[in-house]
Amino acid sequence: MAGPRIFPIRSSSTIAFVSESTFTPGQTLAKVPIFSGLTEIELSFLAQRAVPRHYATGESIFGEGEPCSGLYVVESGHVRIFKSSASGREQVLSIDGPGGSIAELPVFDGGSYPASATAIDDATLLFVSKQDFQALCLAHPHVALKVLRVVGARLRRLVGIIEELSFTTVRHRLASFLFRFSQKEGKRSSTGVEITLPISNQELASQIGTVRELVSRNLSRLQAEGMLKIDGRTVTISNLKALEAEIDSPE
Amino acid sequence: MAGPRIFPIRSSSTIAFVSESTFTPGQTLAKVPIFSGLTEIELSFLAQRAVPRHYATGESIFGEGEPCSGLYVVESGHVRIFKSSASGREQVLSIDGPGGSIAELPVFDGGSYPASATAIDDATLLFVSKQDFQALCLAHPHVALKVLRVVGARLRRLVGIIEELSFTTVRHRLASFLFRFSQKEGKRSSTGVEITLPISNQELASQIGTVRELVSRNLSRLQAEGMLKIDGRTVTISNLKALEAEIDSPE
DNA sequence: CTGCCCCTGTGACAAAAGTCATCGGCAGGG
DNA sequence: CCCTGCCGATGACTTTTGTCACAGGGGCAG
Repeated sequence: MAGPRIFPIRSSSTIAFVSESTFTPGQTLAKVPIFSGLTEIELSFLAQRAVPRHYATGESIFGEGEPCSGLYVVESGHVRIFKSSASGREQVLSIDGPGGSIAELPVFDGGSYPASATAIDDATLLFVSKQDFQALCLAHPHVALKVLRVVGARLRRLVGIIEELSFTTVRHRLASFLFRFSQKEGKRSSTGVEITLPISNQELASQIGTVRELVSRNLSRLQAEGMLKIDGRTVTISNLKALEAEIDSPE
Repeated sequence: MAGPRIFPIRSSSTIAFVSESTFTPGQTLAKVPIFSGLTEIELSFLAQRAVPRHYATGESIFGEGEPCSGLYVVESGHVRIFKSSASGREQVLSIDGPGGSIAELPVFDGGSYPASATAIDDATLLFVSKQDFQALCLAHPHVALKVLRVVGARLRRLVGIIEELSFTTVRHRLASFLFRFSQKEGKRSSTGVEITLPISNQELASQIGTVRELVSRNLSRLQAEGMLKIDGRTVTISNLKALEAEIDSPE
């Protein structure tokens, strides 16, 4: 169902002929949190070793369990990291956009990728091999500390997911999702805060750990209770207070 | 219920007078994964700055949300890391024994502790301040890589918890727990593999993300189906095959 | 236009999870 | 010895979750 088309990416580790390497990767790398603070020399060292790879919408970047050969930095587009169950359900662990880095961890513990990754939209990633990256960390301990920082954030998010899955209901998680999204993307309208979901109910379900039908039903229910108004993928939150109350109710 | 008695531990950061510092901490530190590979000089540098702290059974080490002042290495005893819900439920994230380290992450991202920790039994931990540890990582990049390795393992475990919570039932998680435990601690007896659970149903529930009653019921059910024989906290797995089948059934 | 997908909503169930209350056992402290 | 507290089992429900099936809408390719 998820159509795991895996393109055999042709790209050896030498990139002597990549003409734009003096330009693009360096620019991008400087803006990536884990590489901020590096000198120009260090950046160009990295840039020369970073291999740009392009992925089409929906294309698989790596699959859970595959041996890990390096990490990726998102240059453009978005990446979806998720687990799949035997029965076809998926649980999204993280969505990363430009400047994000993925698979930092298996680089260090030598294991395989713990989850799968696909491109959500057309995306360009920079691939850095395990060896190059470890060398960089040893040569520039600051980089290692930066990595630890972003990994820390990742870990916090995972703990948050566990907390939600373990303690709360679908309804709660849905309310929580809508609220967070409205904080980031909401626009005030005459009748409340308006958001336009960029995803299907199916995808929303994967992100909050349930199935399509329950998202649909719970959305309807919230609407029936007067908190929301749904029109296609546009949701107008008419009673933000009630939604918030829903979220931190001690249920 | 969880009785969060927090002792104000009296210990400043200077430990000039700690007499045993030339002996114990150094011995312990050498055996801790994240410090393996350090020279004796580096170890003693650390040992001089590591403050031993003792905790009684059930005593709180730190609570979720408290500002993080440093990390801990477990010298003896066991530590339970968990999240609590508003309604009093708890979800265990990790149990760490001698050689384990906890709270490595908030040290780097500057945030607060993402979960709470208590001593399961009488435990002695070595406390290393944020500053000392960061300095150590900068001076010895290998340490940072080691930390990344153990953090990687932690992340894998969290992803595993998410997977189980999101995709499986209590029954499944219980079977899974029993199986894993029997692999580590099981003894062959005439009627099957025998294990003695070191924890109450309540605690077991916290570890697999559910409530006491469901653990009890599901254990009974597994027994009724002939996979197990329960006698107090001693469980004899009479049909290991069936238990395994239970685990990787595509339900 | 037509057929094919994908998305959405919903009814009807079935199963799992969780809550509340009760009961009996066992251990430790006064 | 009795009281209290923790532990485990279990009955009786309620809620939540998940599954299956089906119907309607909209877009897009042939």
